[in-house]
Amino acid sequence: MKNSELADIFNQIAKLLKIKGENPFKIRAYENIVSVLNGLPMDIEMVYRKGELNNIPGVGKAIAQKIEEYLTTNHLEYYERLKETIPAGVVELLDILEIGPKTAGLLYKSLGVDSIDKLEKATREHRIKDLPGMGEKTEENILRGINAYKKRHERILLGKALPIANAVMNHLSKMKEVREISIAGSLRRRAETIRDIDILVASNQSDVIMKAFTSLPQVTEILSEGLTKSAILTKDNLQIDLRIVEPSSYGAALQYFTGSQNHNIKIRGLAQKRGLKINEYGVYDVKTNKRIAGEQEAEIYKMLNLPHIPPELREDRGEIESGLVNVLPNILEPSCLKGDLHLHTSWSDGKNSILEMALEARKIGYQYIAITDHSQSLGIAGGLTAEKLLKQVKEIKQLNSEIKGITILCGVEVDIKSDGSLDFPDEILAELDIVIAAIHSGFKQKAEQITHRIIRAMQNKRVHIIAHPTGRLIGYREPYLIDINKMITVAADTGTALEINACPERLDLNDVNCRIAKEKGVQIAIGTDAHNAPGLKAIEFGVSVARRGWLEETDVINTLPLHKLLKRLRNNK
DNA sequence: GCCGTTTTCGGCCCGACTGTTTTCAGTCG
Repeated sequence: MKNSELADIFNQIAKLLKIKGENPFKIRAYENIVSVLNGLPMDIEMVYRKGELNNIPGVGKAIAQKIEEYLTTNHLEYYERLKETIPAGVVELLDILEIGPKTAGLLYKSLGVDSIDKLEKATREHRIKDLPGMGEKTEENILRGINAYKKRHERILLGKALPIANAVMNHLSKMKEVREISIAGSLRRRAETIRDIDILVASNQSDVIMKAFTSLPQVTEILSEGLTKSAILTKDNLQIDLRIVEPSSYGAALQYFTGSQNHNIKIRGLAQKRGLKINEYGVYDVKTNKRIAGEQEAEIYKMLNLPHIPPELREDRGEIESGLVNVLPNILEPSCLKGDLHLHTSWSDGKNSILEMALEARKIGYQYIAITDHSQSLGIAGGLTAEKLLKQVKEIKQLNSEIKGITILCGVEVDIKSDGSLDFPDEILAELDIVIAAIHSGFKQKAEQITHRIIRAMQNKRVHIIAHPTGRLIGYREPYLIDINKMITVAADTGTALEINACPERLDLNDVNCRIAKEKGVQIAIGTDAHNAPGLKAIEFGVSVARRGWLEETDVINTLPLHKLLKRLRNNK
């Protein structure tokens, strides 16, 4: 799919236009299309071929033409010409905190700064402080921004950010001055990666809380400090923002700080049309300037005739339009899950025994788990031979007769070999309750080859689930060049489920692809791929992806009670 | 550059903090 390629190009265009000082609303139109493309649950090329580009919100004449030009020629003249006017290094300056488009443009025009190296040199030589609007403090801040840039490893994983945020929350929530407290921002929306952590507090005594916040043990630097808003840097080089509002504004503030930005722009635009104004303190009647809501988040949506939209959906991906006509999905609740379908044990590369994993699962309240250790060709992970696997099946049957309150399914994560054949013959797979197939080698195959490989695996009637279908590791490894649409089509035809791998580094399928799969009628299996007992807890991240992908209970196979799941596994394929 | 139940032009979300300014621009979210 070219969706993300086009999104990247439009994002660069938006940045270039900003530095050039173009009309801000034109820039927003480009920024908007970036977000639309990133969240579009269909292939832009298909939309184009059907002649339906203009049906996409945010696509007008000019952008439709640019999309067409790129899809047909793999080239965008407007973008190429724009790039000639401003060096790529100047755009890169925007990645430094404190440097926005105006400063970047000024530095380039007046000092010829067109790279981060040159920026550092100019700062150290104190050539910046004499420019209009700049000063000594600005130089210090830029230098600090450069240091942070050098240390920064991209965005932080959801699974890493959440515990850090919870620790701060726990600390602050013990204070008697804190009336309400919540995570906000992209973390509350459970985005797969987070840039910084936002925390919101309701209180009448912000000074005491701010002081406690900025003197937390994990603070290495105070970036800004005010009565309503402060920002700190932690030891992990992670920024945490704290906002404090009066309890009467808590709901409005929570709505506002949860975002996303595009969601809020649309919400506020809707309010304007109704003669209302929304800010972080409440909803106001424009005529009387009287506050008419703000304490509860749900009130804000109610004022606009909207249901309370779950944070995971607030990406401006159609949730407002769906809400207005009352067709929002009833998205998956964590409590709907009856089991975990992807677990490893000490039989292969896991740390715990089958029994230990089962006991942990029973503690969570599951009805069942599937033990799915690796198959023989994955030698590095202690993959099981056919004999060992059959021995494991025997042990599981024995355990099932002894343990109460949970059922252990016999399974395997069978390797899909480079030609698409499986690592075990059908007669071995027939001995199992559940078969997950996955790719663990040959990631760099060409699109056609790797797509064919997965399709061949799905056509095997013994295969129930494809694990981590795109193979990406967030921030480390790009997805395979697999044709996702083809994979989803064949999954629908063969009744194969696709996995949401809940491991924070994977989250694969992602939210957008889940939504495409759902629309094509493909079911999803959520599995943690846990290699030890605590790993079972990662299921919450898989649920987040499902929620962000608009999935409902019926879209996810491990919401089925045991007997129905077994029936599906035996009959559907 | 997009958009339309005050439509084809004139709008486009809103506020906190900082640093440089004597009232505001830039940046961020």
